[in-house]
Amino acid sequence: MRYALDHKAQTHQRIIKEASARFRRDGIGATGLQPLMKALGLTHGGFYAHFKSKDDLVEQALRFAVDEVKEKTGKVFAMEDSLPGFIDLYLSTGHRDNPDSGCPLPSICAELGQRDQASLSTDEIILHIQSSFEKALPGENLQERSITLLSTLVGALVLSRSTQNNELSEQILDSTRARLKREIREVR
Amino acid sequence: MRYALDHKAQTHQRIIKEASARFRRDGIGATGLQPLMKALGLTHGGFYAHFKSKDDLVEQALRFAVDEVKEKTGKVFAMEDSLPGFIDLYLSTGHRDNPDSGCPLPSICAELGQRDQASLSTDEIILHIQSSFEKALPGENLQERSITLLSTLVGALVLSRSTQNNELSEQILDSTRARLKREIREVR
DNA sequence: TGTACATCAGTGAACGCGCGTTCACTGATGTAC
DNA sequence: TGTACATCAGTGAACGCGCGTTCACTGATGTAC
Repeated sequence: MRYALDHKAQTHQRIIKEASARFRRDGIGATGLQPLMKALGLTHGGFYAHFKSKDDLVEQALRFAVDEVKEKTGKVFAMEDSLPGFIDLYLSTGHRDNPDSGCPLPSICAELGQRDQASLSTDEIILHIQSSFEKALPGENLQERSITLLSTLVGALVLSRSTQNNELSEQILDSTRARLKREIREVR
Repeated sequence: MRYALDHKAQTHQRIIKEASARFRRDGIGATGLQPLMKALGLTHGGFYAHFKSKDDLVEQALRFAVDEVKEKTGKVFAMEDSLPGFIDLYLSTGHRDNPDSGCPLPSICAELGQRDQASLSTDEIILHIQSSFEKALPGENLQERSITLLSTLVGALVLSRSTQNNELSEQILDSTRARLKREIREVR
């Protein structure tokens, strides 16, 4: 064999990884397959040896992003008193400025809704994060509060990314972070 | 004159109005100028007699959407005890299912961030809604709480629109609505 | 009053471009005999 | 051992299409003389 046994599988994974980053950074519609393949040192013709269509790649890249986030959050929630840490991480400037490796919900949700290609992966990540919150939250009304917490995090990140006014952006992150943590402290 | 004196100005407005609906419904990138003009019974060539470029239209259509929302919210906030009503309206299935006439933040923010064309209009609407909240909220820590409230509303709407699972979608709206109103009630 | 000209909102063909997708091909390797 | 063939990941030209944008034109009207 000219290639290692798992060579094709590796290329497949490389495409998925790069795509999942680009979809989150630039959006799905704005991500071209030609530039994507070129960035990996490949030609675009080979794409269809790996995927049925762009939509197929979207599905798999989303799955990848979701699994990545699940793994990351899994580590955070394995710790005691993990919620404030998670909030700090989610509403950090690092997360704001690096959507390509971050949560796909703020970067892709709106576009997925408009594409009527709403993937099962987004449902999965919503339910996953929500259930992590339910376990980590103190107090009552857990479903209400976990869904609201997720909404708040997603909304704050979307808003903080939407403005070029850095002061406003930081203010959104800071205020939301402070408010959420105050709320947890007070309930406990 | 072949046309009424304000004919061109009217056409200009018609284009802006239709565009602002399409941008919110389909996204900016997915909205073509050709179909847009055709929908108004015009040919696409005339577009550049009205706008310098698509980006110019985006700017003006956003301005239009923001003014529209400001006017609507202005009416709601003119009433006593307006906050629960506003929350019900914002997190209604009507708002979820009609992005074309709704708040531009959940529909366009993510894309604007990715386009690095973040318009001043979004800053304006963020600050506008936030200040309405500050006036309408009871209790303390008003800045924190008003920004968090806006984030929550935007996030919940984005998430509720992103899933095709209707049960989950309703649950997001219902839970968030219930939680936010409970919070206001308890603080008062 | 009648003719020539100016105005100007809108027309529609054409531009180059990048998109997603297809497909005949390449060329390095392993296998058969 | 040497030659013919099969495999198959990747190549790159080509497809039709819709995009944003340009531009010479149309044709109904008002104005000048």
